Amino acid sequence: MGTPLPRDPIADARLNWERHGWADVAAPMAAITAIMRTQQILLGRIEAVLKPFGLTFARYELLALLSFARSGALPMNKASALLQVHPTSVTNAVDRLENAELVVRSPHPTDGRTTLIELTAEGRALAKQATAVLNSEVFGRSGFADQDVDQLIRILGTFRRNAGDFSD
Amino acid sequence: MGTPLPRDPIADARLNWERHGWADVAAPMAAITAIMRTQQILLGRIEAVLKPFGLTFARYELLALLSFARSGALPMNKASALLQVHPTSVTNAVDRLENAELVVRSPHPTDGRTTLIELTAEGRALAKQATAVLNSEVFGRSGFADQDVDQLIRILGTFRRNAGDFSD
DNA sequence: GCAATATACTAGGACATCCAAGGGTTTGGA
DNA sequence: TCCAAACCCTTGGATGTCCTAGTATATTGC
Repeated sequence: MGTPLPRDPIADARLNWERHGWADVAAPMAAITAIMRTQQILLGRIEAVLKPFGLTFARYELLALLSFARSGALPMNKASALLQVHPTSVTNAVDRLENAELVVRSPHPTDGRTTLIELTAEGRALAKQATAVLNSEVFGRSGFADQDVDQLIRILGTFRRNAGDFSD
Repeated sequence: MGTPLPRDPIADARLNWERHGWADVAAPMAAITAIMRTQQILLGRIEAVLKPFGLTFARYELLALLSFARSGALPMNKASALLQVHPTSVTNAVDRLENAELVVRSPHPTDGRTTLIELTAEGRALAKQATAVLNSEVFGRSGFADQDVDQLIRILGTFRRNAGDFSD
């Protein structure tokens, strides 16, 4: 990333929107653009923390999900649904995690179509270590004020529900 | 994506964090995860709208940036800084936009190291059309309440400044 | 003036995401 | 019972992002 810019590029974009007669959507445009950029910053921090573990965020999320499953195993399609990513992305992640011997694929006992992803002891241990560092280095220093964290959870929770993520 | 889940997976993750003794960082974890997911949803909407134009979000952003430049041209490194992406990502986007004849590369008049990206008439027209549809279909129906848009801009603006995006 | 350093862009590679298609397994209705 | 429709996973391809190196051009400092 380099040096900070002298001006906020998103604020500038908003001004441009207003100047071009799109003032009615300038604010949501700025908010959405800010979300995109914030995600990029956060992902960068997370990936930097996970790199020493040989993990990416996608792979970490899968390990973490498995570590919370009672049996330490989940069907691929279940993982895809819970992580909200395309099934092929799960295939990709599992391929790499299996190569690293952090998970194993096993056949579903009753449904021949389904493949279970199972955490190995090594995978469980690594997930635990990575979570500890992520907690202290990223989530524990998010840079968001406590009340802003609550606001984000509320605002984005409503958004996600309206977008059809869950019906809760 | 498919059907809505019966429960909010991020709320579940937060409960898991609390149950495992990480209650102190459970809320920021949930907020950050929600930002990641929200970005994914928004990006999906944007890409769907841009697809008929033969554009991706990355290419659209570059076209839009150029269309706001006085001369309709910018050095590659300037575009990289303003869009906050790696220089190679700009190279990639310009390659494709140039193939589509929406921009052209031209040498910088005084600095031989620098390449200018210049909008073609076609590129300018397409950017205008794409922006109109994006405004009406995405930014105009963001699903965020007006006061929440303001909150997001404030919260994420502070975050980005603290992260070193700008010094404004 | 010239060498050392800094800056700009690109080539190649690793990853992740999605889509479209294909092959195997189950389910359900005729 | 049996075949069509539904479901699950994987392969192959297109994009985007970043990193590391390498080439070319400017700037700096001696």
